Amino acid sequence: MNLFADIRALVVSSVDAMMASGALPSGLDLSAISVEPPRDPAHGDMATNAAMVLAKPAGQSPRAIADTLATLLAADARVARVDVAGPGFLNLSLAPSVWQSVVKAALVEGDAFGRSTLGGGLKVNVEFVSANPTGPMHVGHVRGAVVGDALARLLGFAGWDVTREYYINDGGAQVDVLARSAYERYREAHGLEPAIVEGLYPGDYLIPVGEALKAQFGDSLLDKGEQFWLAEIREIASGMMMDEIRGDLALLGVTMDVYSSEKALYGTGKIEAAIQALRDMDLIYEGTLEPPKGKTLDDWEPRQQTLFRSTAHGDDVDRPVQKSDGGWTYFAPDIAYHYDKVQRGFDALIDIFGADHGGYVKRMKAAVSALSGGRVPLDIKLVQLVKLYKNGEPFKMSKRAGTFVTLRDVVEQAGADVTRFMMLTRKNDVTLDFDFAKVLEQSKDNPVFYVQYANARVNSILRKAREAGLQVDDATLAQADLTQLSHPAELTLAGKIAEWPRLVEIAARGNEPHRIAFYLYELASDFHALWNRGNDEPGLRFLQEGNVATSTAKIALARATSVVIARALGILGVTPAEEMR
RNA sequence: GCACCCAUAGCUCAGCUGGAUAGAGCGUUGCCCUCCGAAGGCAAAGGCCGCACGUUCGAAUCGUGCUGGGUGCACCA
Repeated sequence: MNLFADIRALVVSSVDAMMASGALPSGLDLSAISVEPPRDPAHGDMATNAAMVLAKPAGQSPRAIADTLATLLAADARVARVDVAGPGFLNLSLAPSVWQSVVKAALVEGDAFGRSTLGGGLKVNVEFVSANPTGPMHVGHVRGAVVGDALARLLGFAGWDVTREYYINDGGAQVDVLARSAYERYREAHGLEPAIVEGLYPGDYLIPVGEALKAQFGDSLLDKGEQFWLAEIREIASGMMMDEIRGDLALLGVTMDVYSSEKALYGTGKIEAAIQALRDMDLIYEGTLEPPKGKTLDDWEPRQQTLFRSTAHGDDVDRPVQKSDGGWTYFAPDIAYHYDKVQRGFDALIDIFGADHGGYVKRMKAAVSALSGGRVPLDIKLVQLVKLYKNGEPFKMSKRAGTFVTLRDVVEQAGADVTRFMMLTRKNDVTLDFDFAKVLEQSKDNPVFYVQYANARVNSILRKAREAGLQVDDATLAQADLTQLSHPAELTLAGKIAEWPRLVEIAARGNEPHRIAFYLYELASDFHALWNRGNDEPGLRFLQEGNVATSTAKIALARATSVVIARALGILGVTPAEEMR
């Protein structure tokens, strides 16, 4: 159940009734009517702007509409009181039974509580990570991986048909560099001094690649020019790096549905077909770009190139798809790849990029807009930097790579659950500080701990209840006499649980998984507050000695809380803690 | 020079596609707890939402122009 949707439906049907009775002109647009929790709890449980948004089109004063609407709403059993306030807000106070029914719904629906059909089963493709297959994943990739994966889980829960996809950038020059670097390690495996010159990848993660090459080729490639081995080693080395990357992703609990290869686009005619599709729309032409203004380019010279008229779809300048030597630019296979996604029938595309790729957003959107005829929206989320600290000091170290912190380093030190949660405690477009000491701290400052602790406390309640001989399985709890829950602190917690289905939709609508993390903190906070009040007011404790009915009702509330916590953590990809150690 | 992102309490950050007196944590101040419902609790102070216009019943939110910070700007991905 989604309480906010239910109440909104009530408001809308009441307005319909007013239109039918002539109290309002018919045919009004009701889409702008919203029902949301007021900021100030003193304003009741829910507020609607219906009277205000209808005032102008109806040609009546908001207060007049509000007064009539208030009477209609007050007639519903769920509504305890209606107040008209301010410029025409309708503040609704709901009956305790409403909140009690939310607790029951969470217990009955369990994992499905909050699931939404917002996505309508539409196919959405979330492309993320897409790191070059030239080495292990580093900390810069972690956030993108977590954000993409959590977003995919969120959209799945909200009713989309989600595909997670990794685009392997294995077509460019950097894979040649990888092959040459691996070749030096191959020589090293034969006891020769590797010539890891400037520009090659120095990381020792390539040593096993060199050994694998030795095992496969023996000494047959030694002292041969690269024309004899480049293509083959490129293949083998990038394959091994992808295995490594898959392993890194698995450490974080991330799995992809589809891996697409850039290299695989070459020679299949797909790039040509994509460019031809654009050419058919008169969006491809031969031309010369102006030099960028205000930036000194010593070696700038005008070049005749094949250009994509991206300006026709919102870009600032047209973009080259072919180099002056006739080869494709990196942009051309990117276009073909996105064209491929459109042709595979996705209704929406999402790309998760690093913030340093901000310059590609407009051109990529232009390409998708053109190739899909404007039908397929492309949302690009730019993920900002993560700054690592340890006890407030900037942190740099890697056992394996020497120069950068690997994903493995982060997960080994902080754990996958903590890493994932912390990566989602900021909006994607804001830089994030990650302090290895603080994220493992057991205190209220640490949101991961705070949320996990709430869940652990619920489990502790259930354990003690069982020891006391109470039935606390979900089916029993769902049958509890929930009218026992009447204290404001209890209803506040139930109210927060009631927000969950709504929050899922808000987060999904904006592709904003971080909202889940913030919601979790609030939910845990309300739960801890109730727990703490039990210290001073024994009547608020979850276990009431000798009173099975009351205990069962209170335990039902606690259990409903943990149902939502577990579900929300699941969207973040975090395992709920049964107990704290 | 252009584009994109950011700017909210002393600090770190939320803020629901435009709602009411702008919130949380830390820090500060005061009171309480120290009977394991342990890994603290309650409360207070603290704001020109970077600045200026505009849009309207109503703006932290939308538009325009600035200021300051970040990122990126033709045959590299």
